[in-house]
Order: sequence, then structure tokens, then C-alpha cells
Amino acid sequence: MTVLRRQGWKEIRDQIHGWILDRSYRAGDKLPRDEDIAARLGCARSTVQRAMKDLADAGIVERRRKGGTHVRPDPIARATLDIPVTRTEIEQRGGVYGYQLVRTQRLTTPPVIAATMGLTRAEEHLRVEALHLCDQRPFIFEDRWINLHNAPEILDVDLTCQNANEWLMQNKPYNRYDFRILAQSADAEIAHLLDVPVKSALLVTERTTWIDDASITTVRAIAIPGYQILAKS
Amino acid sequence: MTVLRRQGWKEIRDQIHGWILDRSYRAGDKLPRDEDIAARLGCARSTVQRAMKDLADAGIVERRRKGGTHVRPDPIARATLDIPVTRTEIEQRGGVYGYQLVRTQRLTTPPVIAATMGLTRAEEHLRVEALHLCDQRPFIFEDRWINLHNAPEILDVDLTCQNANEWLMQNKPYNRYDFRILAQSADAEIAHLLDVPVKSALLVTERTTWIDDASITTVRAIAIPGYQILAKS
DNA sequence: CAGTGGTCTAGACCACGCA
DNA sequence: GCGTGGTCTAGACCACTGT
Repeated sequence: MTVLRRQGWKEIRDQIHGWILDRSYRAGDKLPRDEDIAARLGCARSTVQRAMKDLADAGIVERRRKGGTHVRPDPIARATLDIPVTRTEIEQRGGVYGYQLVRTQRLTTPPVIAATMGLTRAEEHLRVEALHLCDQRPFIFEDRWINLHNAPEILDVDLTCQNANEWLMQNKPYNRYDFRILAQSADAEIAHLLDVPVKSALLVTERTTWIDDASITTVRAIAIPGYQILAKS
Repeated sequence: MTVLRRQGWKEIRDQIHGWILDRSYRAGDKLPRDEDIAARLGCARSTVQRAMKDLADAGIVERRRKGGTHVRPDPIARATLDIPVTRTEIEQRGGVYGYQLVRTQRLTTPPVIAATMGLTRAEEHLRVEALHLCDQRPFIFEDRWINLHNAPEILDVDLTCQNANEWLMQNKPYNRYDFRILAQSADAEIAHLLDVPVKSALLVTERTTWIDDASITTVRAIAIPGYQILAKS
């Protein structure tokens, strides 16, 4: 529980974190008020505030007005995932990106998709199935539904050569999304598309995006075996 | 590109985000300096700063000293995952948590584990295999390696009744970790332990934790079919 | 109602990186 | 060098919530 000086809110954060790591304060303990910590460490209260915000975001402490700051008894492991554009992801691996449209259809939403998108009634969508290739080999298969009520311009895009995701990113930025990760066994169709054995275990990510309450698109991306998602501390 | 008033840095953030959404500023465009935005929106520069930090963290803009703030051409989808303690996770689903030790062994690390933990030489570890149960049924199987050099006290813990993860959380807080998500097909042993068909697709999360450069534990958690990881925007 | 964190401000200085 | 974002400060007021 030493007190050192000089240099930035991260130092302050690490000091406070240090008190927890060295068990000066333990799971559930209440930490001093920001103002007292500021006085002890010789900085302004707002600097302690920033340090504390970082610790709270990391799931290490819990703050409540009037209640004060407590060490979390069950520190949450909070990971930040960056989900890059598939093209970028492949290029960062040193591969050559390729794209292949499989099929498009105009359909009204089946109930399961409508529920995912939070629609109160069925709306007409464009369903786009496509393959992302890495060095000419299948890498990710995507099954996407685009809400034609909220993004009708997609009909003017030639999806045989332009990737739907990239068009949407440029033209339909979203401000809310939802994200799921799960495992799925390859059925005959997927196995054929990805060129992998039937029953391979595949990592699937599902994403839905909205502008306010208007759903834009929902996509199910099925990756080849061996694909991993990495997160950083 | 309207200018409204009153209430908080989130309003400021949403205003700026609005300029991007309504395409007043497009992919790659340079936004005005913080100070000019502050003047236009009638707030202090530090308020714009906070709003901008949020947009930058969300992957919507990119900031560089001297270079200014630009709209990201490829907005990264950045998701935050909360990985709860398994007990908490099960209880939040309304299930009854159970724990069952399968096996413990003292071993020196095989190369693949040593590499994951960043060890320069093999060190003695305690390997703990255990099942987390939800309403008496298998839910997650975990295969854990605990570094006896850095956490020798684990040998004094009765792991038949105390969950290794919970002991570590209380007694060996970490300050760095690494995280992977992948899919795996159930082999005969796992299928038997989890009581699922062989070749089921299972979601696997692997985590390694350190205190500074000292590795504490690495764990591979294999979940039953249907398990999903959810992220929030 | 009172204590604590949350936010805002105005101003200052620092650090990085482009010209 | 110099422009821009990054951080720090001291003080003020607000908002939530436990008592």
C-alpha cells in the first residue's frame, strides 16, 4: 500500500489495482471515497475518477452513488472483441481475399428472423448467401437478410461483384447491434459449400444491426474448422 | 447537421455520430477540431473529448495527434463480452449449480500448455478436470492447469468440494489475460462426460491468466450443445 | 436528507507526429 | 516548429440511492 508519485491516471489506476492485488482490500471491501484517495495519492479527484472508471469497466470494482466503491467479489472477465471486416481479416493473415455470391432471393421474413430483428410484423427482405474466400478456398459462408424497408437501395447494387457487408458499412452505418457466438455441426449443404466433412464443428457468429429501432440486416457467418476468435485483456 | 442543446456528453456524442449517420461526414472525412466542435455545440472542449473517446473506442472514428479526427472507413464492430463465473451464469438462468471433480494430477507442462502460458521452461502444474452442473446435468467441462510455482497454495485446497476457479478468483487475482473462442467436435470421452452424442459441435473457450509475467492458470471450458455467448453493443 | 459518484467547465501544460 | 489530441486541475453543481 505504498504511495508513489508522478505520471498519469494509469499510474493511479495501477496503484489502486495494486491495493487489491496485494490484498490490502479484498473481495467485497469498500474502498475510500474518491476524494480521500485523491488526497492520499496527491492528485485531483477527477483523476481518481478516471482511474476508477477504468477499473469499473474492467469489472474489477463496482461503484454506486452513495454506496461508494467496492471490490467486486466475482470479478467479471470482460473481453473486448474486434470483429473486423472479413476482407481485412483475411488480408491480415496474409491471404488473398475472394468473394463469391451463392444466391439472392426476395422474401418476407420467416418468424425466426423477424424475432431476431425485433420486427412486429413480417417485412420484405433480400436474402443474400455468399462465400468469403481465402486464397481461393472457402473461409466463411454468410447467410444475410437485409431489410428492404430500411435499406431499399441494396436492390441497385450488383452483389455478384460487390460484397453486401461492405456496401452496407459504407452506406448504412448502424448505431446498435447484437451479437452471438455458437457452435454448429456442418450439415450436408454447409459441408459442401465450405468443402469440409459433414458433421465438422463450425464456429458461427450471428449479428444484427439497427439504426435506432429500424433493423438493417441480420447475418449468420459460418466459419471453417480451426477458425478462432481472439480477445485481448 | 442540426445543433441542439442541454444534457451531457452522450448528447454530444450522439450529435457527432448523427453527422456521420446522416452523411454530413463520410468514411475517411476529417472532422473539425475538438475546440471548434465545442464552440459549435456550446460545451467545453473536454466534453467533446469524452464524446470522441467513446466514438473512438467504439471504432467509429480514429484520432491522431496533429492529424485530427477522421471517420473510420471500415468501422470495426467492437463487442464487449462479459464472461461470468459459471456458478453465477447458471444461477442467472434459474438453474441450480453443481460441481463435480473428475480428476487431479501433478504434472510438468506438456509443450502445448507451456507455449500457451508463455513458459520458457517446463514447470510443475496441477491439472484439474471438473464438471459444472446445471440442475444435476453436465453443463460445462473444464480442463485446467494451475502453475504450482506461482500458486502453490492450491495444493492445500480440497478441490472435491471447492471449485478451483472460485478459489483462484478469491486468492489469485490476475491483471492480464488472454482469451480464445473456438468450436470442437465431441470425442468419445467428452461426449461421455457431458452426456451428449459423439461428434456434437461444442463451443470451447480457452483462457489464460497472469499476474504480470507470472502465469497462474490456463483453462479450456467445453460447453454443452446449444450454449451461446452473447455480446452487447 | 445527506453522502457519494457522475458530469461539466475553463484553463493550463504536455506529447506526439506531420511539415 | 506547431497544431492537434491527451491529460491534469480546482471547483462547482447534479443525480442517484441508502439511511
